Amino acid sequence: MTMHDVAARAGVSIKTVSNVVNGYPYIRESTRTKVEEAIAELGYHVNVSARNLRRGRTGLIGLAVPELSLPYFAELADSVIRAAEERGVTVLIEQTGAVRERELEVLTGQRRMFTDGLIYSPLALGPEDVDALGVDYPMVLLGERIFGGPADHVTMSNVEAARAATAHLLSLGRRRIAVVGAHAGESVGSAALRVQGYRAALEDAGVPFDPALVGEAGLWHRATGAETMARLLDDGVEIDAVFGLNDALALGALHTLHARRVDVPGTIAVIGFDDVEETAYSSPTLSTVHPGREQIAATAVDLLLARIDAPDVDRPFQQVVADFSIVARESTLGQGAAPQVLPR
Amino acid sequence: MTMHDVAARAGVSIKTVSNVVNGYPYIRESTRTKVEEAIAELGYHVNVSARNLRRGRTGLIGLAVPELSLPYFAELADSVIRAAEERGVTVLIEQTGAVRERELEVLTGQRRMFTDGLIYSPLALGPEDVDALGVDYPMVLLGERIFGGPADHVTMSNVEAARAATAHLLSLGRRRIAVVGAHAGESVGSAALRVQGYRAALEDAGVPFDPALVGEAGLWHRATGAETMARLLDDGVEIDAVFGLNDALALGALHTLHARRVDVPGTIAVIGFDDVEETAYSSPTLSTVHPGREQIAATAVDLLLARIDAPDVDRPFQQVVADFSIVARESTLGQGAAPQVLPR
DNA sequence: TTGTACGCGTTATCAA
DNA sequence: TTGATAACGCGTACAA
Repeated sequence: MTMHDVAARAGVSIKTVSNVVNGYPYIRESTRTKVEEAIAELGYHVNVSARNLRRGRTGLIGLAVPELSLPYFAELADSVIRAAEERGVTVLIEQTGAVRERELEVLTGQRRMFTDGLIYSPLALGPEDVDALGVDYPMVLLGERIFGGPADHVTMSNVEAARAATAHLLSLGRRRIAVVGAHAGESVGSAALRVQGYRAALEDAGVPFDPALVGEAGLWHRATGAETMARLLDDGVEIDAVFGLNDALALGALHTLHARRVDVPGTIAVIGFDDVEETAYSSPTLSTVHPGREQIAATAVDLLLARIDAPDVDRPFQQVVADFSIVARESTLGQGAAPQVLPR
Repeated sequence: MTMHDVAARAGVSIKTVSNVVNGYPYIRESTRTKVEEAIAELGYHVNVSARNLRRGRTGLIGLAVPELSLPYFAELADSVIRAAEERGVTVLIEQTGAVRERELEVLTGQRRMFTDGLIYSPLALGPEDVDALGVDYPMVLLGERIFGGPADHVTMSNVEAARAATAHLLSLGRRRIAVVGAHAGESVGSAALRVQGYRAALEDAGVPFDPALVGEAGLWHRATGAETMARLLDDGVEIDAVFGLNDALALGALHTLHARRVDVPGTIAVIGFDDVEETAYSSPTLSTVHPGREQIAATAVDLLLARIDAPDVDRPFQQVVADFSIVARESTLGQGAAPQVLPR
């Protein structure tokens, strides 16, 4: 079942079939109809492999994320797929498990050949890996492991958003705000930037920074959030609020606080970061930072397609920072409070 | 940069390069080395489009799910990707949004041309759509919308698992067990089967079935679970337990119970279905059915690859039912209780 | 063990 | 407005 068959059936040349299929405008209406009928009768579909071979494109873009079982990345993938679909391309998802080796492998692996470009969200890479990012295909970076890398870059307002989240806790009168999820010794990366925003907010409010309030957590999962929260409580430091550097951590912290029968937000208020859907349904519902996921996805796809469509133009690498907002829910406002989006 | 270039560089024929690339065994060691060096020096990669065109295969399999932002499907996708990776194939995810029209479209759409087969998890299709499933490419069905369809089928033990979940609630002395998520007038589909299991368990225990306890919910999201729970409470029927037909519904129900300050499990015990990661961290942690997700994923990929590898053999269509277990957590055992996996 | 030559289904060029 | 024909890059008989 090829264009030949359709052409034979419609009594035209193969090229005419191709023209019809590709929406070439200068075709006599009667010819077009004939061809379309033949296509319908035969149930013909173009062979994508042949088209790709000829065009030198696949119509597929890659999306590399740590893992889909992390709700933030599942929701991000959802958004990227939708954005890509609107623009007529298909997304091929790769999971790296946030393992450095696998993150590097993604850049050169077999699957790259399937795709015209890559939206890449590394978690384990560090500044020492900047060179690896100098790939010869279109790529858009997500997140903030690497700055000034040789690629377009879409990122969140980590510092400002963290500052606003912390400011929200401060505005409620909290002064002993713990952080869950810090990465010691890291200077780039979401952890470092969000802690930086946290410290900036403390400074704004004239509240001294207390290192004892900073809880480390390598992986940003619920489990590590729960453990870190437990550790902070066991340490006996005074705490009246918690800033989870992402929602999974905050939800883990909530889990521990619940297990220990600590009143949230009565005794300890909690805020997260990401606004995954789950935060609107946890008990209590979780205040968090809404990072503009849809915007990030759409922008990333647009930047990538721009590179794909004009591979030779060397436009300077762009860096786009998405908008954010603070969504305050029960975990800071109190049980029964209606959620509210805070003005910036 | 093609095999020709590599061949020229290595001083061999293009065919020899092809042999090396494809691991053909009868190659002189020195030749292989020469070719490999040329490949490395030139940074050559095979052109997947050309290979696919020639082979008539893509090495890609499709996975159609409602949406990745539903944790169950995100986790399922994760498992399928891993299983596929172990077997050397790549997964292309499609989202249908659980919209019937889009679910049908997936079966015939452009993207089918990218893939060698499809793992298909429809949610909106009904028995009237069985015919649409008679596709001419390898397909494995997930879930239970359609039985006896013309395809391999991997499914959960819906009836038995629901029966066991209900039996667990009964064993705790609960007698007024509400259901959240029923679909009126449906006779196939997870909802119908799980309600059937629920009723079987009631019967086993000699507890009369009360239709007033059955709460409808079209979509199985947290939001609809929350609404349905609210409706049941507003109706004023006596309730001492809730069976959410999936975890999202149960978590939504938990949300409502928390909002109304109902003690769980003191006043009302809750159990869900799916064992998504979130259930281990909710407050209280949620008892649920562990449906053997990994097994489902691995089995589906195996069945699909078997069809792909031997397209002409017409093996009868298989139906595989995955194992399950009940994971009891705080929402039935009480706060602070350690999770336990119940024997069947 | 290696090379030659053809064809996979499309699209692009150019002529008609 | 349409058609003939040459690539696109690779894998596979078949020959050497």
